[in-house]
Amino acid sequence: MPERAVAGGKENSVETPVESTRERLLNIAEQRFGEGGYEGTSLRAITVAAAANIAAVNYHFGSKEALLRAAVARAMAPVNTERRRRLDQLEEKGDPAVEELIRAFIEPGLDLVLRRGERGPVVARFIGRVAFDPSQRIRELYAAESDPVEARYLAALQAALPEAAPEAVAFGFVNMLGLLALHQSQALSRAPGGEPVGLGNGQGNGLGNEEEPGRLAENLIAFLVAAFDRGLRS
Amino acid sequence: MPERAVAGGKENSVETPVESTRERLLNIAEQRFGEGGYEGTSLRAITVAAAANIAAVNYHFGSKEALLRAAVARAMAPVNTERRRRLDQLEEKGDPAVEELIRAFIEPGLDLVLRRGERGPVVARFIGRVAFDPSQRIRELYAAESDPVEARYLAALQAALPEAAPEAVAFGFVNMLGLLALHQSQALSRAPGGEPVGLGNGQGNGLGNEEEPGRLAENLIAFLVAAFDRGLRS
DNA sequence: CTCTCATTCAAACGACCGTTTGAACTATGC
DNA sequence: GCATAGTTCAAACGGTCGTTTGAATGAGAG
Repeated sequence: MPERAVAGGKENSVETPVESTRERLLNIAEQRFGEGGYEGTSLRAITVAAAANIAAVNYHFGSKEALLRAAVARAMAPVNTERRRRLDQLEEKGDPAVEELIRAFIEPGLDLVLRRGERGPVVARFIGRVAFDPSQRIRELYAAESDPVEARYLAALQAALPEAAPEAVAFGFVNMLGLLALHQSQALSRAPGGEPVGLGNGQGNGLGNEEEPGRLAENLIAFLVAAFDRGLRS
Repeated sequence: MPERAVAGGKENSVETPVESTRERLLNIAEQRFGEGGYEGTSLRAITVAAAANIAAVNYHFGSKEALLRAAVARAMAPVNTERRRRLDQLEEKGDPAVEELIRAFIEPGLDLVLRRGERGPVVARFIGRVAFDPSQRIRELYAAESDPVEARYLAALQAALPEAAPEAVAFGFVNMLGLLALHQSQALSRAPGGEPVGLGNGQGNGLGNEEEPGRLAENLIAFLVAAFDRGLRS
C-alpha cells in the first residue's frame, strides 16, 4: 500500500533516484542523534521520520548502537580522507608549520562539513555530539574512527613545536579537538547575555556562520595558532 | 527494618551526622548525571544508589528535571559566588587585565571544584556535562544559573580588549566556556594514541591532574591568555 | 509459473521509564 | 495518650524503550 514513501518530503524531486531505506535511516539517524544525543533519541523517532519500519534498523544494522556506528563511519570517512590527504601533501614538501597543520585538521571538519547544502550542518552537529557524548562507550566508538588520523597530526604538531614539551603539545591538541567538536555541534551558539552574540544574525557563535562559512574556520584557526605558539607551558 | 541505611558505605564513619535523604539524592544525582548524562541516568539508578525510595525524588523535588535543577543550583552556587567576589575585587582596584579576568573565571571552576576531596571531581564532571548536554532544555537550565556572572565577565573582557571587535571577544569567551566545561567533565582525558597522554599517570588530560590540581588551571589559563591576546581576528 | 531470496510489515516481547497513590512509619507538641 | 505533620514505603500506573518474531511482499532467475 505505501508504495515506498518519499521520506524527504521536500526536495526529493529530481536527481535523487529515491533513497534506499538504509540511506534514509542513516540520514535521519545523523539528524536525530545530532539533535538529541544517543540516549535521548529513540529508534522509533528515527524510523517514523525515515518512513521505515522499526525492524528495518535491526535488519540493516543489527542494533541501535550498530546504526550509530555505521552513521559515524559514513560521516567521518570523507573528513578522515581529506585530513590524511592534506597531511600527506604537507609532509611531502618539507616540515609543516603549526598553522598549516592546524588548518589542515580544522578545515575538513568545518568547511567540508558546513558546505554541503542542507545536510552540512546536520553532519557537523552529529559528529560534534558523538565525539563528546556523555557515555564513554559512545566516545570510544567515535575515537575508533578518528584516532589513527589524529595520532598522525599530534605527532606532526609535536615535531613542529620542538621547544615545547610533548605533554604540552598534547594538551593543546585535545583543546583543539574539543573546540572543534563544540563548534561543529553548534553547542557554543549561545551567549551569556541570553541573545546570541555576534552580528545580529539568527544563531551565530561569536563570529562566522552560514552566510560566510569560512569565517568560523579562520577565527578558530587564528585562535588556536596563537594558543599553540605562545600558550603552551612547561 | 532498614533503619536508615548509611548510603555512602565507605567514609560515613565520623564527623558526618548521617546525610538526609535529600542530601543523599543530590549527591548521587551529581555523580550519576555527571557520568551518564541526564537522559542516560534513570531515577531508579539514583534512588537505589542513594538508598532512597523512588517516590522520595518527587516528594523532595517534584520531578527528575527539578532534581537536576536543584543539583545544578547547589553545585554552581559557590562557583558563582567566588567568581563574583573576585571580579568585584578586580574592578575595585582599577581596570582588570585579560589574564586577571581569565584567571578569576577559570580558577573557581577548576580549583575550587577539583580540590574538595573525593567529591571535587564529581561536582566538576557534573557541571561540565550539564553545561553542554545534548538537550537544549538542559543547557538552558544550566545557563539560567551561570548567565548573569558570565555576562559580567564578557563585558569586562571586552573592556580589557578595546582594540578587538566585541564579536571577536565574544568568540573567545565562548571558547573559554567550552574548554573549561570540557576539562571539568574530564571528556578530554583521552588521547589519540589510545593510551592517555601526559606523564604516565592514570587518566591525565595532557597535563595537570589530581596530583597537582593547579597545573591544569595554569596550563588552561596560559593557553587562553595567548589566544585572547593574539588570536582574535576582525 | 515456480522457486528463491532479500526486504518490509504489523504485532508482540519483556524490561525499564517517570510519576502517582495511599498506607505506614516517625517524631514532636499538646 | 493522642493528634498532627513530615517523611518513607511498596506497589502500581500508563508509556516507551530496544529487540524479536513470523508472515507478507517484492523482484529476478530458472
